[in-house]
Amino acid sequence: MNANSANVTIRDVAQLSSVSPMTVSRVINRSERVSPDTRRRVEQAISELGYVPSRLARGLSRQRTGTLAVIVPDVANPFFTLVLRGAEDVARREGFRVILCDTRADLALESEVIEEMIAHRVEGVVIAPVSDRSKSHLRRLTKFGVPFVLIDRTVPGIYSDVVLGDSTGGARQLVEHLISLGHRRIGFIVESDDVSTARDRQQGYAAALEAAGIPLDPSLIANATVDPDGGFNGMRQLLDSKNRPTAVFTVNNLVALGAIEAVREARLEVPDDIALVCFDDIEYASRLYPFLTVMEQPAETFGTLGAQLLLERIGGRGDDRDRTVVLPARFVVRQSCGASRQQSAP
Amino acid sequence: MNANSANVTIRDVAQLSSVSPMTVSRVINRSERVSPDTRRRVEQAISELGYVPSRLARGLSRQRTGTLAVIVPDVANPFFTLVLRGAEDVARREGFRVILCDTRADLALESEVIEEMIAHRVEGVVIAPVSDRSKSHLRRLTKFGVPFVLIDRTVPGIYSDVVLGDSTGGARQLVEHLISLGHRRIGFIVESDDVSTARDRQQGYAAALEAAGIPLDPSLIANATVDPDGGFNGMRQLLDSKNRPTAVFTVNNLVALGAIEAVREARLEVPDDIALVCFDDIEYASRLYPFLTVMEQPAETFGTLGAQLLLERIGGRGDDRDRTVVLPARFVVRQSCGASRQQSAP
DNA sequence: AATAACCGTGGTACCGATAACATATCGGGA
DNA sequence: TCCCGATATGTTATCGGTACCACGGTTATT
Repeated sequence: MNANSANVTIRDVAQLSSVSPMTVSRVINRSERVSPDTRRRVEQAISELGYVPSRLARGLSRQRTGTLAVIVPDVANPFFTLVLRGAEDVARREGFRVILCDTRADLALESEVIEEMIAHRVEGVVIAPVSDRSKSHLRRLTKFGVPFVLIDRTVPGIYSDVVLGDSTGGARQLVEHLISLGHRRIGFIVESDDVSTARDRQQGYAAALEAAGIPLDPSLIANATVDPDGGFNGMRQLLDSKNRPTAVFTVNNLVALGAIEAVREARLEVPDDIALVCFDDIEYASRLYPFLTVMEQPAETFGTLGAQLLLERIGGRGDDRDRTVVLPARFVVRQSCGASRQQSAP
Repeated sequence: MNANSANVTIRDVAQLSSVSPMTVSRVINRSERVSPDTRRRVEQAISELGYVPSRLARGLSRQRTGTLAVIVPDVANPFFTLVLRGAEDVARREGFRVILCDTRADLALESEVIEEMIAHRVEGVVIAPVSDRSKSHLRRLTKFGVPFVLIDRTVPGIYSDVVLGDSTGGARQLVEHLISLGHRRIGFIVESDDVSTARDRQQGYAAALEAAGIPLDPSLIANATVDPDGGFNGMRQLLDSKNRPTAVFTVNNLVALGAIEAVREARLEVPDDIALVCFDDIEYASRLYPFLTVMEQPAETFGTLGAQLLLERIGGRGDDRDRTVVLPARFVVRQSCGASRQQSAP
């Protein structure tokens, strides 16, 4: 009670319990070699003074901080929110704390953030990199001996543990579904191709078309930022093209939302005029209104697995080889693809 | 390039540039009193060695870490995600980093997390406390001289800066709206009353009823956890009661989602059989399907303001008095309340 | 010309913990 | 009885910075 416990140090505790700081340290760290009696006295002093050991000092002395960084391009994107939560959960269980960094998909900010994490001497990093150009930042981590795990995206030239979704296969399946519904002119709204996930999905898209003998028409591919605005603009571009698609595959859910708005603005309807499919579910939206046909990825598992791989490496338990984990997506057919019309009501 | 920069210290830089560590420190911290020539030499050495100063050491020595904690009951709740992002943003601009903590609405975990943040010597905390019983945890912060700002919820007996929504007024407005639509039996699904926000909303609910001369019927108030499951159970309870409500007000959006599912399961419909209103919008869901009538709160502003108040206090610029900021909510009428039927189509 | 004021820089101690080694104490075996 | 080893505890140096004060050399002041 009473006073301010802010500046209580291990020496104060030592003094009060008439032992050396070293013994107090032993008690704190549960190391053996402390007599029950002494231990009791020290614990008494600790609680009396309200002593909380400084992690700064401990980190400096031990040369380990017990801290991880999780770096994502957008915390507000439900996918990354879940990744974060998964990683945080695993980290906590293993006695690590997590510093969150949101790069806003900005390379310069990402670079800055990584420098900061190095300065903080985090013991590892779980990162969904902004793009291929994140390579130099990641190299910095390597140079400082900070292990990291890539989430959701690979970076050419960077070798590390990776947790990915099956972008190529998932994309292919989505597009094949559209083809099976009779679509031949299928648009694709995607971010710039310096993001591996975008490339992979584009590859799946192309593969599905090729397998069906449909020539790939570049005018059906629109580039966009990965947010609703991007989706809106991308869809508008596709709708304006003279050879308008009858179905569109968007690189993720947020893009799909904007795309739908563009369709509505053009006084058209999904799925009747434009069928739509995308990656990633929007949990809460789908609960309220199960509309989007999606490839649902186990977002939280991306985080838990990523943290697990990372912690193994930190603990020296990691395999020497880099590990790549590919998590399967789940195909969820709802209304936006137009399939429900054909399946009709029960 | 080449080797590992992990262990480069200020002394290494000093040696390479033939100055004392102190001078290097001066260069790093942009303090004046360094000749241009020396500065250049030191900077050269820094980049040559790839030196990144340790924040641990600096924090220990300076007795300030440049770190804040943001503690929320559920990162995956879009409201708190935005709070977090707002706080992170402001903190970064001011040169602070943020440690995120998710308490999962668990008091014990919250306590643990706060101890950890004290151990980390964070300079301040932005927290949406679990409940009134968070009081003892917050007292710990006070005892350690760590300033904090409460977000979204007050805690009786705790005096600090607070950023709140207008729960009472918002609730009253929502319920009055339902009343104006002709409803007299209005249910309320709410969490336990040891959360100030829940109390305030209940008070607004009661006030609206009283103003309309409608007696408050306790059987119309259902208690629930703040998530879709809670909403589901709560709504089921209300539907099963012999005097079923014709409209329901839920304490937030996630609860509303579950409530809607319960209505559907009972083969009823919103808003025809049960009108529904709640606090907090679900951004992405509403974009796809603007259905819920809500009191939309400026979540990100909760975070930015909270961080600002906190940083002011840390910087000693804070007003001596505790400040309470109440942010107005925006009433968004959509379909779930049933008003659109009456307003008819244009 | 003597003194003051300032500038750039270095020396030393310290922030709060811990690693590594040293020492005191005690019981037991030769 | 004496020495050995185990056990409990203390001492010292160190982690990587920075605060504080001191010092030699200029330049300004009178």
